[in-house]
Amino acid sequence: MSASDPHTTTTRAARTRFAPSPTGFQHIGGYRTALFSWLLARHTGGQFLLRIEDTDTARTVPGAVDAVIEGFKWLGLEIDEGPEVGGPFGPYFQTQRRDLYLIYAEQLIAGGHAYRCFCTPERLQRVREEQRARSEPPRYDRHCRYLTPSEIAAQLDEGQSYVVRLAAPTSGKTVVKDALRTEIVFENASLDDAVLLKSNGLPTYHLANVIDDHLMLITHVLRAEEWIPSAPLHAITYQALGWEPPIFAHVPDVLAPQGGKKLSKRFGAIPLLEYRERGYLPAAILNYMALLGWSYDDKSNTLSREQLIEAFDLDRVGVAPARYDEERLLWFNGYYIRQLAPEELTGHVLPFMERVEAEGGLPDSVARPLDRAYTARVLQLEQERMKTLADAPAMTSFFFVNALSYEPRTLIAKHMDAERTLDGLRRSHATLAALTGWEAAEMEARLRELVAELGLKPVQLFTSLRVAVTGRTVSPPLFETMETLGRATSMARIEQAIEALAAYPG
RNA sequence: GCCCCCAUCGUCUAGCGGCCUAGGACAUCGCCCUUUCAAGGCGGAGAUCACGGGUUCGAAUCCCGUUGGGGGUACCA
Repeated sequence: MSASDPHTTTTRAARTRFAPSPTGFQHIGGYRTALFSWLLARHTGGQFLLRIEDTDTARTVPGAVDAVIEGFKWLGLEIDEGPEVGGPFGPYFQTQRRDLYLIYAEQLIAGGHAYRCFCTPERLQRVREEQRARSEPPRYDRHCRYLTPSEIAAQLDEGQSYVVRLAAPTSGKTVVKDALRTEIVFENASLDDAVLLKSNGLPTYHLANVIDDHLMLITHVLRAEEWIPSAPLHAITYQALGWEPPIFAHVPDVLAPQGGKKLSKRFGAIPLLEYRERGYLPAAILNYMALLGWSYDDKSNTLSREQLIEAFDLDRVGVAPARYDEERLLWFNGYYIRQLAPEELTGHVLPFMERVEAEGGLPDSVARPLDRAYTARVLQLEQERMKTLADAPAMTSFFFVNALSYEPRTLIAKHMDAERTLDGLRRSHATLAALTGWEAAEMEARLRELVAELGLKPVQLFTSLRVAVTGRTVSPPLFETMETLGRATSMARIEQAIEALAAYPG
């Protein structure tokens, strides 16, 4: 072993990796596993790598790699080694490492740990069907495992294509160590001679994964629990190659909101980057994901990126599947929106406001670009009401449009009638018109005096004014709203309300 | 079918033999604050710790079984 072998050093720094196959988008489930890996690396002062497992060329989707990388960037999870940034153990695309796999496949064959299999797909299928008919577990019948050297030579001479299979032990037990649970014991008699190298010369996951994790000095393999059944195959391969296996941690699934099924592309999941479009903050996603299967203690709920790095520990990762809960994610998002400094808030929300109306932006009648200072004031009024950044346009449109559209009837508050409402609005208008300044506190003081004078409750008059000024029954605090809206607009809208209501009963 | 994993409030979870008449968070309900809605504060309801056996003076915590759920069973990952 070389001096740089992680197993011979005393460093505790973990080298972890996320190794997706570029066959589609990655969702919360995949990134949650990646986040755990990243946190482990950061917590221990190690490295986090991205490796693309593109050995199934038929299923490879163009653009998938870029999307994965973009997701990491958005979340703020730096990749130390990988496709875009490179690194000393590249290339980081498995299709570019095929010669490497060939070498080790030959080595395994030479050592008697693997063998060439010339069986046709048709024969394999027939064997499986027969096994199923006899209700035996379907697996390779090891036909080619015991071919004589001359038989093999003959097949090779004929130019028969072949795969390389693992010669799995047929008796005894294989123990898989998992950092999250007790040792998992497999009867070797139930193992299959899995394909290591396909007939096109590319490796399967079972071979590529073992070789790359070893060559890239990976110390901890965090992967989905769906890999547990094939883990003994990997353990055997490490042993056959004379390598020390990394520490495995099979993390639990993330379940879809409905039903007990795993969250997946076709069942409940959306691409991670879709959350960005929908107005989620990376901090919220990070915090939420971290708590899906991991916990710090019995109290902590909101944890920053730095706190997560500081606190993360494999020992506190659970084993039971966790269900994806949108409500909880929304709460985290609202929480992190509330934590934003005014300038950050504006910067985050502005793009959502300026999108075209059809994509959820402000009405197209509103001129872009928006006035940043004005928008900033508006957003501060709505900040604590937003669940997502995308909520902003609909919430604040009345601050930007010219004409309001509402039912005059809504101007009339509970226990009020049209006549008294009209009177209240006219008196309010006069009161406001007499003001020299236009500050919320001043308006509130004068209008409260008016409320007393009219013998009304605050809600009876303020509801009317709210609808008059915003067109809605729900809005930020009335006086701040009017102050932000400005004198001219506010007064004009109250005048319009008076007109509308005067014409209403008839 | 066979192999494997899992099992605490609706949800995410704390709990690693006595501190548990099971704690926190989301959601939910009520009250307070209050010009509406939020936010915030306070409080309530909500889990016979899946079930059945053990081990132990003592079990949500350890062991076995049952049931339920999930995963795997490809020249996909």
